[in-house]
Amino acid sequence: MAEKQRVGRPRRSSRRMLEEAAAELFLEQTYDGTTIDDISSRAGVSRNTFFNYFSSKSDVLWVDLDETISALSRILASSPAPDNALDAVESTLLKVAAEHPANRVPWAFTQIELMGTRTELLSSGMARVLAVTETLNWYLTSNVRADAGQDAATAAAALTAAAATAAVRWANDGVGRGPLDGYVQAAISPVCAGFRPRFD
Amino acid sequence: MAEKQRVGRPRRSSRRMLEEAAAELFLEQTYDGTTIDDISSRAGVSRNTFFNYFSSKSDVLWVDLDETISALSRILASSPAPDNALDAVESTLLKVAAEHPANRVPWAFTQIELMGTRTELLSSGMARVLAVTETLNWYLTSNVRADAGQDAATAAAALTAAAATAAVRWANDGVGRGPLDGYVQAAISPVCAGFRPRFD
DNA sequence: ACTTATTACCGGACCCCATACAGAAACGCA
DNA sequence: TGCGTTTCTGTATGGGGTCCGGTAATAAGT
Repeated sequence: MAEKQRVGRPRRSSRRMLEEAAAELFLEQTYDGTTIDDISSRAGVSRNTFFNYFSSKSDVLWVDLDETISALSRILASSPAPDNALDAVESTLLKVAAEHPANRVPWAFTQIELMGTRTELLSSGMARVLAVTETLNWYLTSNVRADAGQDAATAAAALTAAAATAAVRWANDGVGRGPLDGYVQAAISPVCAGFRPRFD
Repeated sequence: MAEKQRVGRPRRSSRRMLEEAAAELFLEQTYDGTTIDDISSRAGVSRNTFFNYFSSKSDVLWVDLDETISALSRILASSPAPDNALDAVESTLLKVAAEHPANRVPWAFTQIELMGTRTELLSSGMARVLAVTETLNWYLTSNVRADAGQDAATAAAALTAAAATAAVRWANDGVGRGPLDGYVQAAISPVCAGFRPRFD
């Protein structure tokens, strides 16, 4: 993971440098008002180097969330067959939410009001929603009776939507907010209740 | 609605013309392989005229769904205060789904496999998901006890996700599929069951 | 009939994201 | 010293989306 690279030209830049340069500029001139040229030149690298670390401009908006999402995937992928798949998903979501750093709010949420065209923001968010949905769907379908596949896909989508709503509310509640997992708990529990009869 | 325009230069083109030109080209060279120049020149109009009818290239992918979505908004906006807001939403979703033309599958679904980069497709889909969610959320929050606002937003998101999953499955089931409202019914009923206790 | 308001259409320019490619720079290693 | 590997840069290209000035075609007012 944090493996020191052993051959080739050493990196002069880093993902963090670009992220921080971008963060400063987003605060100064909003996301839309900031070009990739701005970010890379403030970070002291070429424009192309930006694309060595991020595959798109909007990826910068989601760095924090992406780490939590990949944690979710890792945990689910390496967990043994559970008694009840739905309960396992619920507790895993809560665990991951609880471990999300309290002060790391994705830029996507904090900048949502300032953005001229919101379409790019929404669009990049869709990729994250889809990623979580596919993860949950994969886990549910592979740990549930074969005839419940339909319900698994639906439950995965509904759970993701509920959790995403919770995350948005959590972000909007500002510095006085409680921990994220409380929000997620309240949001997904009725969904779990609704689908539980389907997975028995 | 179908109001004949009364002033100004009459239209020489139409949304339908562009939509059909685009549909042909999508079949011939896929969505990614088709530029807006291609579409507009086949339709015999200028590139700018395309943007008079569609605000983005990806809008063409969703014409059918967008009509159904706006029908949903219209019905909910003009419906009187119901006994139970959640039941009203459920039956309205089913009604709108039942009225969706059986053979009109959005291009977004039929072309999903052929697309090189799926990000644009996902992104434009997010806008539709958000539109439905906001419509449902608005209706629920304005027809429910004031202290249930949190649950209303969550329920709106979960219902939208479930309905969207149903629509995707319906589209993928091909020509032998049954009516859309059957799919939607199966998908949203557990979600409604889960949230019903919250709205009593 | 002449003017005006209004709408549709066109051409061209511009900005920016994203990708591709070739080559240079900076290291380890033989 | 030369070679392989990796990072970084410059340049070019394509395409989406916006903007603006100008023109064409109609209805309405005088």
